[in-house]
Amino acid sequence: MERIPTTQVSQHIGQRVRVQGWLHALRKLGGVTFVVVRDGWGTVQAVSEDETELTALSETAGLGAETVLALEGLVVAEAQAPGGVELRQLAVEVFTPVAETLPLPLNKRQIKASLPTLLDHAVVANRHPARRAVFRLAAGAMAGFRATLNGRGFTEIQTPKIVASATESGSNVFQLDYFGRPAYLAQSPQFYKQIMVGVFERVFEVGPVFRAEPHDTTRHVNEYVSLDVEFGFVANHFTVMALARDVIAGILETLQTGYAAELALLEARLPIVPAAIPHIHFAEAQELILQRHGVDVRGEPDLSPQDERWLGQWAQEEHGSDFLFVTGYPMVKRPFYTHPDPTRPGYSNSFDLLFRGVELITGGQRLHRYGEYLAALEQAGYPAAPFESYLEVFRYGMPPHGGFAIGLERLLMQLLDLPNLRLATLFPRDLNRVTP
RNA sequence: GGGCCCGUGGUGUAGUCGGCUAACAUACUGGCCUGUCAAGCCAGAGAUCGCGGGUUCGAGACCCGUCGGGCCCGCCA
Repeated sequence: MERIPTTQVSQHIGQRVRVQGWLHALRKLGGVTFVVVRDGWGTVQAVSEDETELTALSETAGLGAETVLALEGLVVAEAQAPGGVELRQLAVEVFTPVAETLPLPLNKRQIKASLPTLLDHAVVANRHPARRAVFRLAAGAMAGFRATLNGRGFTEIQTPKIVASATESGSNVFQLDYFGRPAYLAQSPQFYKQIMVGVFERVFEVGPVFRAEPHDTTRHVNEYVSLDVEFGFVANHFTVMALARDVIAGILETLQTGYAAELALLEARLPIVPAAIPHIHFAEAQELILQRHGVDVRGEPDLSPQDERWLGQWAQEEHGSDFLFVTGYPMVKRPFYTHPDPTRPGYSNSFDLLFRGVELITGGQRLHRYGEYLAALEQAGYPAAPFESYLEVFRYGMPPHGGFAIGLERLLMQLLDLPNLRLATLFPRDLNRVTP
């Protein structure tokens, strides 16, 4: 008999079906036994009042949770069953018996384990329905990202993660031994996505980025997924912000329509994306912090995490928005390719998008003329040589362009109100963790 | 890198003015139970309290060292 997913069992009432999966829970109540099977999509309950049906589960001593099996049975509508259906008149076939005690329980509503324990055993902990839902939503966010941009004439690209030049901004990079020469793990697809604007005009990429910063916080890891966008013929960073708004809205819409079960399981508070997300200039934001909180951060070149939380509060109270664009970050804190604000010296045509008080997106308008790049590199004190092929593209005509990058795990962390970014990462890589 | 904090059965915790035969929950094993769905009830097994040294009649607890981890800050397209 052909196997069906557990999520389709309810469409087969009155028929015998075969499901395959893991023994999620086995509840013996004396005369009646409940078997819950979990497969890659969901769970289904089976019930038996006849022990001989379940001999395959009892004949091997100590057969326990996570045993891999096939279960055939008659689909019956039953109001008392979770999901309204259950399997009866069972036949069990065991593929992979499991007798060992799990390192942490998977069949409770929530995993009760410390973060290190959870991550140490991520290979099994990620099977838990609540953990799994997080990563299904990650897939949904990537799908929504792609769908939104594909619908607007963008082309998906994959750029190299092994790169030759180390420095893009001040961020540290991981060095590799590349056949005896130094090479580096890409800290961003920035250069390549800009270059590809010359080819496709509108490009995006979903891929890993590597940061060798020894930071140790709840919202940083050393490898994460960056949802990158870059496109040509922008007026300024506001063109970029408008697209960023639509991309976020597209992602959330995809989650809402296609991932309702996961959102419900995790009790996600879906934000509403305003037609126009409120924005505030960096300098005004600092004034606002002084007025509202009496802390004078004027003159600081960047916003602190506390500043961002305050601004997030303000956006919520003043605009009823979970999102806030902060625009015009000082040039000194932005990478050399950032386009300056032509009307406000020292400030840039860049932005961050704060989501519930945490930086979610960084973006802006880039320089697009060769001469500007030479001047910017000199200003930043970088030699031009390592950037030679990057610079080449600007000698042969690049349009005004810009783009942004969304941190996938940041999006999930804020959307799901997770206390640590690592909980939105399948197998986190941080200061002291490279396994599993 | 700076500051603060934590290491106790598989897991999560209690025990911290030194008196422990190390407690509770959950997972696990066995028994009972005909509608469970975080099942329930009963019983059982499971911890030389991160490691090393010291103080003491006596250390899970106090002191020193060490290893591991967490949080905040910093650093960070």
